[in-house]
Amino acid sequence: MSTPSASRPLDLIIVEDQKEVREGLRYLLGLDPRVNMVRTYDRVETLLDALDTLPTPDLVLMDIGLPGMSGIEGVRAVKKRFPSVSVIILTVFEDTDRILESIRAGANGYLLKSTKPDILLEQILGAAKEGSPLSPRVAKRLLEEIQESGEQSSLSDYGLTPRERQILTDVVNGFTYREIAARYNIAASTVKKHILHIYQKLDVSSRAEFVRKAIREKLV
Amino acid sequence: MSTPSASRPLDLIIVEDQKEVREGLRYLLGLDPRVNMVRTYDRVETLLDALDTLPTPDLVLMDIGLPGMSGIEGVRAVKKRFPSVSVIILTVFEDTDRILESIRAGANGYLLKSTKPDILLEQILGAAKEGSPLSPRVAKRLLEEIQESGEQSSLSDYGLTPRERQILTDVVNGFTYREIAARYNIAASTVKKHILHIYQKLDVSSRAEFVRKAIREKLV
DNA sequence: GATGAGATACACCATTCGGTGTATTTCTAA
DNA sequence: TTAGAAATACACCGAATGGTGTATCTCATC
Repeated sequence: MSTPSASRPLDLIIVEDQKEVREGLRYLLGLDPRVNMVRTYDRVETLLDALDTLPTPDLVLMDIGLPGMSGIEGVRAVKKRFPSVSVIILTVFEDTDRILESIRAGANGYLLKSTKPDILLEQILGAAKEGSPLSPRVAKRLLEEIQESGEQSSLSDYGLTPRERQILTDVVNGFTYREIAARYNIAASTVKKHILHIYQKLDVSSRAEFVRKAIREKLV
Repeated sequence: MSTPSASRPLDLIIVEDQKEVREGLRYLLGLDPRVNMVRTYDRVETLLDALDTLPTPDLVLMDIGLPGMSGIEGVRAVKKRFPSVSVIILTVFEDTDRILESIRAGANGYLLKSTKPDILLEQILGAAKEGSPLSPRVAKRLLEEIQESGEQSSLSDYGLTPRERQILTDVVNGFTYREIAARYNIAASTVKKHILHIYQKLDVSSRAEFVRKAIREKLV
């Protein structure tokens, strides 16, 4: 429960190497009554120096394509020393790799420069307080990523029999022939036979390959 | 490459059990010139029946808390038969579980009912065409999820030396003492020594446990 | 009733593995 | 300079593994 309408005006920082974009953003954001102060830098290194002495901002708008350190490295550096500062990426790039890397670096949002100014303003100032501003095209990439990661599970069944599946699980869990035999009250030689059959079906020839393959493609 | 300003007006469907909300949304959306037609249903089952006979819509706005089938099941059902239809969740729930389940079910967006009407309209009609509308608080949950999933990687470094890390990789890839020894031109006995050291550090005592643990927590 | 798949079981053998001990060299840090 | 970590190497032993062959028994399906 916060008090959105009565919150303290924000101190912002913009890191952007193109002067026109930088000044345009500063002007746009500076007009809004929710903003107290806007500082700008043209590269990450300068920002990091300044953070040592000047007051800590509430929010940093970070470009990715910068001379020297990239904005993604910038996110990592800023979040490491000031975890509570919101850092929002503002860039032209919308590839999944850069989006994911930015998020893993600790970014609190990811906006595209193609966003219309009024929506951009609302996203930055409105969304940042309670959530993470994301451009819809960026969000789309994330949803696709999440959907794909959940799918790859049941791809290959191989021709394993129920008994073989049981034993496969035990092998992955580190049991030996004898131990598995004891679990099912069968002879160790039988367990061995089963495992050799599984090896043929999975096309492997050692415990290590077996465990790796079993874990990498689903079961267990 | 689309023609956003000249695109065909959209046919929408709203699935929402509360009459006031349903009619409010219908009114709000119906006013916009980008909308051609709005149909409403109070439960998923009715929608599914209607989809068999009536024209396929462009976009479905789906509540989650519904009598009978939940909206998440509704997403699954609709996307299964009409994969190209955009289905956007509109709900009061903002827990990570429901958000992720909705996305895995195939949802193309996830908006909260607390969204201000003008922004809601813009998200639905503006964002849905080229991206996935997500409320900032929902996006925040997703970012946290992605950050966490990437973190558990480097959590445990164990005290492995560079050489041990090399050999660890080879073992996971199924090589034997001899093969690894050949790769680095060292004696098999040395490789064995290294592996036994790694066993102690990882607290395992067999190839199977070793590979499993190595894969489960990071490296390789 | 025959055929085949699945599960069971035993034998044999070479290789690999797990565990322990000892020892040398090099390099870094105290 | 000295102590310790890292990497190297060899020996020995019992246990586990991989590979192959053979042989029942059951059950379902043809």
